Amino acid sequence: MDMQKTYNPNEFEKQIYQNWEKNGYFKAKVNPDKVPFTVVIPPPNITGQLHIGHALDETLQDTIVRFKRMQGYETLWLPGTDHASIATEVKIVELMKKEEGLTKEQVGREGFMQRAWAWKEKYGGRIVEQLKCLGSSCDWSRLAFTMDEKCSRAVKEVFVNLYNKGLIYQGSKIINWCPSCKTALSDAEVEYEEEASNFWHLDYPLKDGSGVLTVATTRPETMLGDTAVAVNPKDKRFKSFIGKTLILPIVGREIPVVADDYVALDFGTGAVKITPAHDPNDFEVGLRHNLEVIRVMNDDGTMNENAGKYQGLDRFECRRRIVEDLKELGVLSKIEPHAHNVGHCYRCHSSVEPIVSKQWFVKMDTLAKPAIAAVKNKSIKFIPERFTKIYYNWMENIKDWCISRQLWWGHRIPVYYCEDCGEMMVLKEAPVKCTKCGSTHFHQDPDVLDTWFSSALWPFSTLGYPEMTEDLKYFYPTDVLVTGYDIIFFWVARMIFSGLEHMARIPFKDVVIHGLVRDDKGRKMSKSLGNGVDPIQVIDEYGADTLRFSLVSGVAAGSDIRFSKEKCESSRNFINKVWNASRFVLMNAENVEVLPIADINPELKDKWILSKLNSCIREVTVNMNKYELGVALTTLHDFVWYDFCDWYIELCKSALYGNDQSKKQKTVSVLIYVLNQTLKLLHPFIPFVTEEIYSYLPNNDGSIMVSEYPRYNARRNYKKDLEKMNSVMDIIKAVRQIKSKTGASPSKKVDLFVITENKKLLADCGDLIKKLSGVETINVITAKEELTEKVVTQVLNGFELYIPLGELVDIKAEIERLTKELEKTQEEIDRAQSKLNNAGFINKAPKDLVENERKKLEKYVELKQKINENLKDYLN
RNA sequence: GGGAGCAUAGCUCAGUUGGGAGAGCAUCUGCCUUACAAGCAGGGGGUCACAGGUUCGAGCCCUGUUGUUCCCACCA
Repeated sequence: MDMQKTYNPNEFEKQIYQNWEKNGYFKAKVNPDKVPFTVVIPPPNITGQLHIGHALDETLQDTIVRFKRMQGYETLWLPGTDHASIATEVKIVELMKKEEGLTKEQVGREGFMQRAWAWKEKYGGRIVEQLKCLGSSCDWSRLAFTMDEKCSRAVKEVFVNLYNKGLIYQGSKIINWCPSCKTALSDAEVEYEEEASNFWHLDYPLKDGSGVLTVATTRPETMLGDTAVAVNPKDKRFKSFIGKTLILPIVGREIPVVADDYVALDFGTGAVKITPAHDPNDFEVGLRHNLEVIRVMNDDGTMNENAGKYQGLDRFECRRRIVEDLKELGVLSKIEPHAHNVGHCYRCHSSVEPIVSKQWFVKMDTLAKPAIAAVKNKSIKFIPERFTKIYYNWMENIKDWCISRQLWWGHRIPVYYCEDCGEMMVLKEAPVKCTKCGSTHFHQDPDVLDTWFSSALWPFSTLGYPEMTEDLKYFYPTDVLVTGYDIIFFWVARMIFSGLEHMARIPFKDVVIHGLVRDDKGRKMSKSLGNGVDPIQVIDEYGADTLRFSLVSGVAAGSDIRFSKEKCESSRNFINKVWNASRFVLMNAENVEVLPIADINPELKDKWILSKLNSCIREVTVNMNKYELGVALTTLHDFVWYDFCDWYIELCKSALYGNDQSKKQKTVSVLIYVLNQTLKLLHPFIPFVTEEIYSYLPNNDGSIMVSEYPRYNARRNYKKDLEKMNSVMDIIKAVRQIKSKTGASPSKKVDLFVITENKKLLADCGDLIKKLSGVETINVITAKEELTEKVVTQVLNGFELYIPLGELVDIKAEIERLTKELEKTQEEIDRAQSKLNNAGFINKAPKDLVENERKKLEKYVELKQKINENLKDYLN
């Protein structure tokens, strides 16, 4: 027994992790004799370091994975990282600017890629190390990266297949453009925020000079690209304008007034300026009316040559100038404050511009249908279930997915153009010669793919797709995906349709959704607030187990959680409790030969803890299977602290300190057994400390992480003994209470007189009662009259307790106390009585419930009578 | 505009087929009882947001109201 006196996680966590790894416990292999259980990690971005959100995500996965592994599944937790195209590129560009004073363009594509890979080596490696600090039991021999050869091959395969099926196409459409990142974005990558702005009312004059048509806009600078004004055909106000020609102010272009249902009658001025190149709705109107599409903005957000004298100005500067100029021209008839939603780039946060651009798209309607069906028919289940609605809502309204990005860091689009004849070839490998003209000169499409295009393939690309490897056959589909609700659209939805399309099978069965980790005030953690919690720092201070415990305990599935120092401390305290309880058990087990539990004839206290342990096992297992990890952990916490430590260990002390060696041996054996089982139940949650303690247990079977998970044992429910033990505990609590209420010191030894018919229990458990409640002697009497001293009384079910306390007995206080107790008892009687008087209850409630209520009533009536007698004695 | 979540002790939150309201922290009282003061024992503190309904019985199910958070849509 060489357990340290104090719990100090830093002393063993690293070493333990190394041992696990060294022994290959994390590795999974194809094993036909076992049922596989597979989880793929949501690959962290290589943009930086592990944050507390990852810590939550990984903890949940590791807990589930360790549970399944102990249950005997061939468990694979496949790790990896994500290249995070746009996010990483933004960071690398920043770094280059800061450290070298260079831009992307200056270093060129090749130079940039070199720097990017160097970045990946540095930060990808770091994040893996951090995952290990948490205790993650990933199979590191399979570590994947979204841009490694395996995954890249899958990306090309999928792109080409989708193209050949007509599900990928190139087209000029309105897309979201980030002028700062200078790339297209998908709809999902745009975040809308309400901003205070204005409605600028502009008077567009009719060419024939007969009047003006007033339009209202929030983006006056786009008027330079207007090619029409639209009104609703039903709008009586503007009937006469339809078909007429307007002169676009400043520009002088003649533009038509068109009629279109898109225009709302009761909003703005009823007339809408149409800029097909810079607004998705206008683009649609433009298509219907065959309008010219005039782009007035460059890719960097400055105005282009079509903007005339505004060319070269930044879009916001241009807006200011145009408003001034329009005012001067007398065209600006009104400025109305107006709040509206503006889209922002989810990575750099600058406002996006909707612009017409030639991009690659994935056609979504055919892919979405089976993906919806898979959830509808419950092949895939969201936990909690409410997230299915969010999923449906998105899937059912999905638009084509813009997948091309004008970036360098990512999967290059596998499309090649012949430099001689311009032929386009979509191929997995670079062509040797042009299929049309035979030329050998090509260039590849310069764009890369949306980072989520490769993530979407993650559950099968990491297992070997497109080859039907043994791994893929055995481990796919995966069992559970654990991730935050913030990436259901980005990732979960896309994995589902990708898995169904390319593997013809769902990628996972269960999707466990968790929330965000917030700070102690409930705020989102962010750099600008500086309220982020660094999980590594928490690990340094408290240990990984404490961090894990804090993230899981008391948390309901799918809800956000607050993280605080207080929570860490109470988690640490619990683990410390486990540590000390274990130390106590092991100290007492020294030089004792521990017997197998099957060879032990348990006595009352043992049967009690074994029953408690048994129901704990059941409840924990049930909740683990439902992914209710928070509930499972609370169950364990309560069992360990209240049942095992507060009661059982205390109940064992007289046997441990006594002289009866066989009794001691029996007690130690049960203690060791219960500790052993408890550590196993705890292990998935707090792996390090349980492994450390387990190594000190006598007769352990090696590492706890590969030991057998406890099983519910129906034969180990000692129902009658539970009741008996409860009586003993009630007596102990009653004596403690009496001491506390009378102000007697807890250490004051008292004599206890009892009237009871259950003398045997009292005799059997007298020692326990004495030890735990500080009683000197226990004396069975038959009538209260036998007592001559002043006493304090307490009536329990089947036991009347009397304690002579001499001058500490305050008659007045006693009367008060008993009166109160009498009132309470009366309330219980009334309650039971009214229930039993209710015919509906008698007839409709379950029989055992009614019976229970009858018993209660009887019990309370008896109690009341006895309390009354005692009260009368005091009153006399 | 559509949808979802939340509203339970002073604070943070659990509450799993509807059957006498719980934990942690905080607070009060008493204890350094030889595993643990990161602890032990005892206590106080809740019309479970509000209003209806279903039911013998509602924190839990239904309807509505209020407050709050979030997601989606984007009428310029």
